[in-house]
Amino acid sequence: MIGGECVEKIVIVEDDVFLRDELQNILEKEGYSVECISSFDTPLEDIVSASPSLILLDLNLPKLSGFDICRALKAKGIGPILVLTSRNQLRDELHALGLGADDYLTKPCHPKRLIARIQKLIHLYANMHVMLDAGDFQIDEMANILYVGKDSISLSENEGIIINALLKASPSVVKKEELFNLLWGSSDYVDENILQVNMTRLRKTLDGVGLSNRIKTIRGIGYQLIGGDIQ
Amino acid sequence: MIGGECVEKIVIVEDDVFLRDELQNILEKEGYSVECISSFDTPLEDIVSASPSLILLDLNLPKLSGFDICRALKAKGIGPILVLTSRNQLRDELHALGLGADDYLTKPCHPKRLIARIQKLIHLYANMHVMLDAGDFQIDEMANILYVGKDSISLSENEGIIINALLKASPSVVKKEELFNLLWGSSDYVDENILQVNMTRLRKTLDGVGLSNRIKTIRGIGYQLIGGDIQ
DNA sequence: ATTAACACTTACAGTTGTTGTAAGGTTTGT
DNA sequence: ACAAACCTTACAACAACTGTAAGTGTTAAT
Repeated sequence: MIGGECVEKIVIVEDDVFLRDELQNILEKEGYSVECISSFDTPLEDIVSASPSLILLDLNLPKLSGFDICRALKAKGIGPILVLTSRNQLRDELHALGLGADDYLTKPCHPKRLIARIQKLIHLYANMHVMLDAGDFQIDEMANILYVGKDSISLSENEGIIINALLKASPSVVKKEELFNLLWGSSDYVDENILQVNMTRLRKTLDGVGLSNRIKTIRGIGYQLIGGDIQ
Repeated sequence: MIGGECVEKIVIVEDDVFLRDELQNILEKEGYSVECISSFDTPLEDIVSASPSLILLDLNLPKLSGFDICRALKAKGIGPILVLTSRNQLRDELHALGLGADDYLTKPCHPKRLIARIQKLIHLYANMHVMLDAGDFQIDEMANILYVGKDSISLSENEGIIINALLKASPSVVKKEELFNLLWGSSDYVDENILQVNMTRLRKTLDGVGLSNRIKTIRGIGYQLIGGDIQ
């Protein structure tokens, strides 16, 4: 093991069983926790729910294009993505990098090079702001800063929690109870209209930067972030 | 020009005049502002004062090792560093990446690949927390968070300004007037002991996370961050 | 149309964190 | 010993955030 103790989880998206096992072997020897995902099943959901520190992605998937996975993951702010492929054409590399891949290695690749690149990417991402993208605005989840155009405003804790939940679920509806749990899950009692108050406050804040009517009320169910159309 | 308007500045550290001109040509066509620095002169100071969006570094510098530059820049939190070199040995790549290089390309390198990698790195760094390193503690300058060991505490605005100024100047002394300017430069009048009060508060905060006696008073001059010995 | 459930808005007050002021104590160098 | 420089502490003002409360508006089913 080269790099001290690791508890980082790496997801391998690769259908070739032989290659997959070899990669898994290399990475586990290095101390990483490894999860293998096939392009059959439901790769996107599986990757998201694994919440890995890095995604090792093959481009030559029989079922689904690696490019599509790349694009989809990046839209959700998930990464880093290291593409490891036998396609050594420059145009593939440019395409993958353009879609959001963070590094591009061609097979055969020396294990040490692979490990070095993986470490690099994981370290880079550890120091990154996670930027959630809603199309016409972005949110720095960690710092609770909302960017819209050239402006940026800082959100309060509650505002951040709500908009993050809405954005991550978008375009799905977020149930009232979910928001209650996120915000006051540990409190024994809060006034029942507290969520409405906080929704009003968030809406007013969004209004202030030109983002009007972006939170829709689903009567009896919850709230939904609309517009921006990143999907 | 591939990637829209750019005003990013790239510093090329390369002594071979022919290669340098070629690179400069490619980058400027792409819309980047380019500054060339030779390893003769004072490369480190020149790079720092240029404050580039990216450093394009050759390893084969006759005067000074590219590795040394790499290490020195990273200690100061300056980056990203893209190494472009004719040394195509794996051990050189591993060494460079280990010292802090963010990408490693070997010549000859297709201009489009170079540009793609440059764009990638600049974009990554734009979303990064700038982490200032004092050896035994780190500071996220943007979010005003101080990391020491596994703990992290958030600093107040004033605390952040002071510790950042001290850290960036370290191990030099920061003059009282400089701090006054940073903190209350726009105010017409503040009490004369206000700086002392804020130094006390910062010291107490640092004490709270085990960082005692790290700010030395230079009587009549200013303050100095000591210990940590990163240099 | 009526009604009850649901949602929205506004004002108020408690809490917390930050900051400048003031007053008094301590250290330092000569 | 003495004065300048520095440190510490307490206090109050201020701003931001948040929950409560009360009243208003909206929706959908009867």
